[in-house]
Amino acid sequence: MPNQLKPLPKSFYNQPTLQLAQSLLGKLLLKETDDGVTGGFIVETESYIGPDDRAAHSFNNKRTKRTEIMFGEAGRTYTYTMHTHCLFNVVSGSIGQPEAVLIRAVEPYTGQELMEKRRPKAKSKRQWTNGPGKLTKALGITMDDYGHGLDQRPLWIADGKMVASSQIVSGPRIGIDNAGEAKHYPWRFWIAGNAFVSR
DNA sequence: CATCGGATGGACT
DNA sequence: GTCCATCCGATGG
Repeated sequence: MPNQLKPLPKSFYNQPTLQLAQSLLGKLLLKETDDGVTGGFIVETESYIGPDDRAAHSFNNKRTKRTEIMFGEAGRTYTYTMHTHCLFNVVSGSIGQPEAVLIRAVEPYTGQELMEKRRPKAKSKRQWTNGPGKLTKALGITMDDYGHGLDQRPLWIADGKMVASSQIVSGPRIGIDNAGEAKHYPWRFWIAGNAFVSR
């Protein structure tokens, strides 16, 4: 178990997006608010690789107020609203390359009482954080975090537990049926057998 | 302005 | 399995 919650350096994010999506598995995602610190181990991610990926918001280098942050440096926060939920992504790729990694699920680690309180409708602990909209609610991540650098509080990523490459599984991404060819790309990664993976 | 469509989650049949 | 809450960005007039 991690004995410190020190943010990973910016340099951690300078790796190809498909690789970063796997490196993020097992890392700790943390958020501090007035109510306290909550955090969980990342157990499921998805890559979105800008120009050629029809499923990405930045497909065709589409540059808008919403996607703007993805054109900037890696290691910042891309949040956006999906229906009634806020979804959290880590910006990746070099400057000018609009890429990101969506965090789809985490395993609760610290601040669990607070997480439970923030997820009153969940019927079990597993449901606190086993989906991209659920984990932001449990951790208190909101649209106010858009653009925040992940190498500092109040929203940061720290070293977590070791994940062997043999434990990492991949497959098609979720919820992008309308993305043509891209819907088959095996750009979703998760820790095999982990109970908090969304599906 | 009007309309439409989601990288979702929860309630319900 | 179905339905829909409720919001933002994108698009067209």
